Amino acid sequence: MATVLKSFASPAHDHGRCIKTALVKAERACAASGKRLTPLRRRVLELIWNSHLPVKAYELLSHLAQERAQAAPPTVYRALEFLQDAGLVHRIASLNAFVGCGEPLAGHVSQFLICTRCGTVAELAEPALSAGIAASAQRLGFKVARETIEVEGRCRDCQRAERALTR
Amino acid sequence: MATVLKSFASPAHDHGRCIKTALVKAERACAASGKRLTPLRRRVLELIWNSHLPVKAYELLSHLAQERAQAAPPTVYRALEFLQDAGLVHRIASLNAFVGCGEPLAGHVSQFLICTRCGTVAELAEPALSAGIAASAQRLGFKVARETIEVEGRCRDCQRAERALTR
DNA sequence: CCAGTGCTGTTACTTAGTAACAGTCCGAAG
DNA sequence: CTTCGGACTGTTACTAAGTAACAGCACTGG
Repeated sequence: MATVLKSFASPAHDHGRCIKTALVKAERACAASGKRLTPLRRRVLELIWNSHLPVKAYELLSHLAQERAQAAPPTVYRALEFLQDAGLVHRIASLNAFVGCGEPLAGHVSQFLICTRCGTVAELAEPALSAGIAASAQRLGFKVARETIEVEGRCRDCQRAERALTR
Repeated sequence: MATVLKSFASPAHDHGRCIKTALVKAERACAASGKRLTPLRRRVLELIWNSHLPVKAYELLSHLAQERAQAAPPTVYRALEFLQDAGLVHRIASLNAFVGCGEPLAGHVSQFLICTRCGTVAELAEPALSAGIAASAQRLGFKVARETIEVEGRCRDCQRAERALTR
């Protein structure tokens, strides 16, 4: 099955490692495509990877502002734009927020499971879904350029936690 | 095939009729469920139905402000919230915009095709897509509550128009 | 040395969305 | 009839999201 679960991290996992590998992958991806991962961009990426939770632009901004006095909205948005173009972060439209992409080199679909209880976001990569959408669209003569799939619900852990409460 | 195309209106269609039937359906839907379609809410719905293009909240606001001096953001957002809850309009997250729902009584999925050339939005209702998503999610122990599918691309007419240009 | 390009700083704005409280209208219960 | 409560709208004032436009600066290629 082609499902690729990229996150839905357990609360206990070694997140320092997540961050490190994400940054290394990012360095490599940029090196490979001749893009410049400047200190600012790297730092923004790092801040995003601080958790598996989606991060708002203005949260990033207030973090940044503590480190460098000259942080203004364009500072953040430009970095975010770069990171998105480079495939290093995804924007979650339904949340106006951003998450790191665990597989920057893979082809980019945009399929997310969002737990509305704990807030964690997991990225899917289901070619079958994309194919289904493309097929439905084509029946109407519509040619797909970009798809956004954002599914809200409950992750396994939170379902368990809720069951435990009602017992 | 279960595809239900609810809009993608041709530029030439009789849109007055679209608006009228949408409002009639809305009246009925509200009457059936005991919800109150007040003049304000009705007017906002009408403004949204002025086209098949997604409408921004502040566009609505500026229209409203011309009619009633006392229009402020909450005026619009409250009406929009009601209309969404009543299933009469949909929010397109990737555009921060709103479109009318042609089938307010039907079960609500949220599947849209958005033409990035002409801006028109068409609503799909593909149970197969929803089922596919639910299945993928369940494999990861995720329980779906709400799905957002927003597909950008080119509608049939715009593809034709572009081919005509390059010739 | 110069021109061009890519990155960041800076100012100032538009658009999006919400919190909180104040009036009003209306129907139900006393 | 009165009063109570709930639903709707008005009003003020704010936070969050996102962008336009211009200025400086560093590096690179000619």
